[in-house]
Amino acid sequence: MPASPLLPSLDSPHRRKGEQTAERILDAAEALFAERGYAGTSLRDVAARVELRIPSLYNHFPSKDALYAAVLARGIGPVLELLAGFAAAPSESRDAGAVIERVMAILRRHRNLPKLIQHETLAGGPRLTPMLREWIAPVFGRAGEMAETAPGAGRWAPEQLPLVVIAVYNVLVGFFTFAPLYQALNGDDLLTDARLDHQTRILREVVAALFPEVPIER
Amino acid sequence: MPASPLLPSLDSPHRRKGEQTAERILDAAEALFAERGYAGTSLRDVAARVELRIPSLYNHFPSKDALYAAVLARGIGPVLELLAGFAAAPSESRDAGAVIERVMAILRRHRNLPKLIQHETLAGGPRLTPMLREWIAPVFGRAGEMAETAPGAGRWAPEQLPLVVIAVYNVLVGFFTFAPLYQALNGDDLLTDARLDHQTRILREVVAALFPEVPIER
DNA sequence: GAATAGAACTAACGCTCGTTAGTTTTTTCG
DNA sequence: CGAAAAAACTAACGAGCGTTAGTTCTATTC
Repeated sequence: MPASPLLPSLDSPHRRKGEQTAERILDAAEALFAERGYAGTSLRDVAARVELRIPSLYNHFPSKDALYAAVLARGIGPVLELLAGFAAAPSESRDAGAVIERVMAILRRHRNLPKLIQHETLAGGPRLTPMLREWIAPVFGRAGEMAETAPGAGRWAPEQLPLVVIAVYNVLVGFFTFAPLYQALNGDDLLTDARLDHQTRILREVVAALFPEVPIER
Repeated sequence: MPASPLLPSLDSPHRRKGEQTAERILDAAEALFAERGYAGTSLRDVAARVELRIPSLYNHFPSKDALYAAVLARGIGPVLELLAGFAAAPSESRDAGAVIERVMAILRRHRNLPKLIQHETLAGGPRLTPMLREWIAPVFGRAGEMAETAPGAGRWAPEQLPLVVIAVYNVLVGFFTFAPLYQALNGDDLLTDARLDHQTRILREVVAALFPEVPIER
């Protein structure tokens, strides 16, 4: 595996032109897949958005399917790394509240991600499942231990804990995906910085209510 | 407006054949729209599922769009009625916990509904929004009053309350839509009766934690 | 600066899509 | 039963889809 010359950083202008184009394609495709789903997005739309002809896309991705997989991998990678780190950490240094805030921060920065994830979830996660298996497998392997040592272990039975975790996940992701509908209904934009701060604070309180051991810091 | 003869009940076998077919089409379309979304569902799939040729669908619905709208209206109507009733009730007889359990019961019976709603939400709710406006308008009209008299008014500021309601909504709907992915990951089916009872109970506890006034009954 | 590889292009393919026209069969009702 | 209406059918349409072949232009490298 040859090292690239002079180690050009990811956003360096010295990168090969092709890689820049590939990234622009990923950006466009991500926005469209998030907004309209896989079936609702055509390569024509993607090509138009990056101001290319359709066949040029095939110089960077071998198929629509592969493009979608690349979008998903790029988008979801950081979250999986974060969660894997959380799962691998020793019990006493596992701070659920902190992890939730960090996920929230990622979703704030990467606004396409929630819709992308939910579209994939609704499709049954055919591409997400293998990725989750690879990264999250350790979590299920240590599920028993984690259930006992997790925050809130005193309050929730081991059987209940996954359901509570799923609930928190849904609150986190659903807030972003529901926001546009909310805005269409009553005009309020929930995704402003101020509102997002608010939501983060509420999330903390809810998590605190669910896991009594997690201290509330403001 | 002529009354139908002998007032045939909705599931009576004496109904006109055409209406039966229309309902079978709605059933098939609902399942497919829920599973694959609007763009991912073709009229060919729908026709095949009801064992008809495609043009026959047009004897009952004028377009794919109209079929989708009919599916959505039929599916979401009962929930909107329930919520409208809740919103119209006087403050003192408004029991958030009870309404949540009744919504949960509807979703349990009508398994396509959560995915249908989330697909529509992800699409920005172009068809859901008008329906919600019509049924839910009173809620926003009395939003100020409700914020003051709602359960949990003591705990949550008026600004926070909508966010908390959205969170509960997401937990409710997201549980059903996330279940298939969860099953793909570790084999457990969350949608068995026993698990659903469990989830309902947890939901009660969570709501109790969020709205201290709502008593926990088991 | 010439050779080479990469990335853009034009043109067109086979297929599926939603929809329509026109015809035949089935159901409804006096 | 017989007429009329409803609902099924066959056939075909134009448009859009993902994808491929083949060509021209452009960036990379010695």
